[in-house]
Amino acid sequence: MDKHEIANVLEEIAFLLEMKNANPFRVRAYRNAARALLNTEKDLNDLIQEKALSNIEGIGEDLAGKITKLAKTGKLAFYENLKKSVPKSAFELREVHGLGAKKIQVLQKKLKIHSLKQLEKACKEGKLEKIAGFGKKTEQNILNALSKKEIYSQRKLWWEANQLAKPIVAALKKLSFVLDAEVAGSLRRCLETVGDLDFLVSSKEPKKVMKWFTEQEFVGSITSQGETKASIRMKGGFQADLRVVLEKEFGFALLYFTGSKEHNVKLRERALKKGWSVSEYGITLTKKGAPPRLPSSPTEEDIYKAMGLSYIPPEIREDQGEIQAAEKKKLPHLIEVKDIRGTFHNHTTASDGKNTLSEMVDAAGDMGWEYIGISDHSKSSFQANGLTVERLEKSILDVQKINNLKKKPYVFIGTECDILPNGKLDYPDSILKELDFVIASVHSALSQDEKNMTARIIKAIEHPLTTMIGHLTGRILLQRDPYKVNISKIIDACIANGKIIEINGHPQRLDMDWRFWHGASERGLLTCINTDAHHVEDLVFVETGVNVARKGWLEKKHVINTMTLAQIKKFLKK
DNA sequence: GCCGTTTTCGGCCCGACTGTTTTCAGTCG
Repeated sequence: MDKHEIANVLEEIAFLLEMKNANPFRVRAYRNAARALLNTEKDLNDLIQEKALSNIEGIGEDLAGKITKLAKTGKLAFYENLKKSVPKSAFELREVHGLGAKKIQVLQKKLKIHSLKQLEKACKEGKLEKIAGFGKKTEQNILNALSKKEIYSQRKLWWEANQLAKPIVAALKKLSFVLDAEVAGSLRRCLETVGDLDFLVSSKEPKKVMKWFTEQEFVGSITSQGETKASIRMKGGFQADLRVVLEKEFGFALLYFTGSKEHNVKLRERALKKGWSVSEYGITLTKKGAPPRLPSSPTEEDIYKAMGLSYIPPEIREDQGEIQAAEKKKLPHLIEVKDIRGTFHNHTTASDGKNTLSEMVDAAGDMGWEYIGISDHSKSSFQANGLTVERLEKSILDVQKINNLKKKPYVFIGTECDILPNGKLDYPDSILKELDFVIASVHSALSQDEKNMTARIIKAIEHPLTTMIGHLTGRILLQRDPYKVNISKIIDACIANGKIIEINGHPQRLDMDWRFWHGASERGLLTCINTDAHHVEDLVFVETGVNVARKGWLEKKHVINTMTLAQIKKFLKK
């Protein structure tokens, strides 16, 4: 089993233990371990070989053993037995919003409900309301959740969620009775996909804010509404939550609702040691001691400072060592969009782009870039109208003509060259030599096993004319899983050969994943933030690319397209 | 089940809302 499969098993065990009314902290330990496993950038097999699993925070001796067993054999007796002791239907029923372990147990035992169909029938027949702890409302809510289950389980790409949220925050800020408004949650942390929108508002008149929010055009239905909190489903089914707090609470609430949950837990544990109990409203003292020194309406920065930490940007609040780094004043100075001077992975109408070379170059100029790289597909990518050698030669001449005009931006000519199933590049060296750069990417035979895929890509990395690897895992977020590849080995090969792995900033890709970058950059890997633009409008995806870099703790020095034109020319030549 | 500058035992972040209760459990985030 691989990391993801094992994390799934650990998650399932956590739920099964809940179903057996196990100690909730034991349940949490399994969930923590699952997350810790997913978030480590280290290769699972390496961790097992070096017996280093239990060095990961949240994984102790016991779980290290269970994980090892799962990785090696794909089986775990403890898990199999647990599964046998809980009716299978629990997993199906759990998908219904509002049903947790306790309610599911009652449904299974008292009503013998073992499928969503049976659940729906029982609700319609009014059987649930006769049970203690259930009622008419519960029945209605379950029926509602059942009818919209498909839509409700949707996540959205960060970019799409951000497009939804931006106008709402702007509108909130304009309201006379709103003092401040921000979006929080995973959107603010720039996670690759987002499950809901979290809006936070400070106001002296929460009732007015709640009223405004629940009456907006975008509201499909109201899930819950109290004095200071409302949950709604937007038209289309996406969930949005709103919280209203006082001005003096805003910093605490923003910190809290931005998360991540794990980051918050660590912060609160840390505060407790000083005798401070932190909530989304402020700090209360739990024992005799010095109260924190804070202004009356503290910002997030003030709160971190009071805890002896430097300000931690939202993107890296993922419990990946940021609190320890903030304590030692060793946080990275994260890269920003304005540091980018050009990108390299861009397509034109020569292959499958929607805009011509000159349109793309002009658009890059409008972005304020000093340079742009053109990298149309290579000949084997038929589906993408890949260029034959002759057509690529023409592109080289076209670019020369533009550069001869001595206008900005400067144009680099390259290729997004297929890595063929045998690891060879899709063009002969004679034409690759003519180019300024070569992005090598996999577009075919995606189902190769990990060993072959890894060897295939490493072969491309070792090719002397390769500059960088494009969209390393080929994933399409929310659509297609990454192909199997040993990322750790790829990173090592790139470092050994002085090659780059791109950050593909296209909102659907965001590949290589942010979780690998902190470790990889410490080992010496560089990146290039690209947009994979097929249209002039795609160039803005440099923002999503920078999000990935920031989440991966990257600084300007780790990103080659922050170099000046003179520097990057020299770099590419080398 | 994990973890340790009070602890190898005994803690483990904290609160809103709902629906069912008549003071609170369950669920969610």
